[in-house]
Amino acid sequence: MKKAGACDLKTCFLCQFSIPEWIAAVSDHKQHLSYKKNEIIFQEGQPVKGIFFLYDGKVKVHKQWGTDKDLIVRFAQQGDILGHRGLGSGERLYTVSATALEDTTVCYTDLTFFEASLKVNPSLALKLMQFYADELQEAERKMRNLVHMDVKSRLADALLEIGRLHNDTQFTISRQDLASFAGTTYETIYRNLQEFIQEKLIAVDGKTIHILNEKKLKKYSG
Amino acid sequence: MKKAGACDLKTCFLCQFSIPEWIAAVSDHKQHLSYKKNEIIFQEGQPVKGIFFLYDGKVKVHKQWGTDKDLIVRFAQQGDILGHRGLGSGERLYTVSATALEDTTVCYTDLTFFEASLKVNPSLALKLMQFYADELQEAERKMRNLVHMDVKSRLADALLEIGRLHNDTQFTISRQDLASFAGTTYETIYRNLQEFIQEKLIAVDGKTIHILNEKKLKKYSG
DNA sequence: ACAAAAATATGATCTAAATCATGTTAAAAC
DNA sequence: GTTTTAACATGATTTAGATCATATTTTTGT
Repeated sequence: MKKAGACDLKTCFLCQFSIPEWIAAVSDHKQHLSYKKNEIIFQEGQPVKGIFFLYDGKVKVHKQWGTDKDLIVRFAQQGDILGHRGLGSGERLYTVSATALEDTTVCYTDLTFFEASLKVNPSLALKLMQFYADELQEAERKMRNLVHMDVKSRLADALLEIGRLHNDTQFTISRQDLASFAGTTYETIYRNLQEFIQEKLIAVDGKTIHILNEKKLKKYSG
Repeated sequence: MKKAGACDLKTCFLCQFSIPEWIAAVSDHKQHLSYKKNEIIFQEGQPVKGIFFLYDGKVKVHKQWGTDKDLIVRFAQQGDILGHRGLGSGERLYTVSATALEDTTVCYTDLTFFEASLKVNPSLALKLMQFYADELQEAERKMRNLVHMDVKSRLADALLEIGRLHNDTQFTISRQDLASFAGTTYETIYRNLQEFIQEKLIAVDGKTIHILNEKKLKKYSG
């Protein structure tokens, strides 16, 4: 992590939903930081010092299990907020880790200032609430999928979601991360990707996956 | 469902975090309703008309899958809010169902009034936000458990959580619901309960489960 | 540029847990 | 108060997907 130039005070969640009078305060308090690919932004269990807003790049938000197992709960990109799970009523510890998937710049504000911002800007709190509601819905949908759908369906769902995120039918992701996102192992992902390739629903070139038949993938995802 | 007497304007989430000046408006808009055991309060897919606050009784919040499969995402009890997942940015449809597990009374307010309440009472919005943050953390913890822990561990976790909820080492729940909560099938729950009984971690009397050895259950739950 | 570490590829094996099957009991509903 | 329906009990069978094993390729750190 290293400090980077100042931000435009327009792009991030915090600036977008704060009243104009507050922006000066934001400008004083926020820091622009940059992370290199694979750098850890924060880690599960660490005390929450602040909140991050993603300016550029892609980040995986994940929960670790032991040393070698992982579950990716979300991919974050431009405009997204990171670290907000720490705002619950319990201890102020990050409940997830965030790792840069590519070179990334974020804007950072300490927790105290962010909480003041929430009090000063009711519409910020309201927006954040809505964002939580969306994430909660999604998390519960995923829970149901984990319990009731087989791996192939979950992989189809994961591919479609990542495509939607990138706003493209083509994207790059490691098999390992795909496994962690679909809630399974590398080997199982490997085999199911083979099947999708055979069925011509996707094409694979190195780490780049092309979605060829969205309709059929949707059928798999239920 | 039938209408019941007026509420005390003190107990529920809405009254507790609204400014005193707003309580009169709340009194005008809220309705007290009662549901019998097994009655459906609202169902996944239906349009969200309003928000519920649980006064008395217990409710399961669940997502259905096909006709006979189910996943319980949460048990709600006195003071809890229901239906708030509908506040996300998407379509206003309930993303879960809520079913009374015993005779239950709730206080109900239509969505428009609740949204006005959020705007008028910033601390209500803040509290709700915090509540979402907690639920999101919990949902993601459960997701990780579903992926990385075996059924026995998840059952231990479920039993401990239900005990915590009831604030007792003894509670009543159907095996079916236990299965839906732990993300598995009735048969598997049955066998694992047998094992816990053999190991003297729990005792079972009909549908009542006694937790005998919380410490060891915690060890299982990781 | 090169060594060390990750990630990938792919087959063989194992196992936890789902499914199936069938009988019993308990709880709603008419 | 009896019929219908749902929940419980328990063994036998199947299977999806995890784990293991090993070789190759790609990244990344120095």
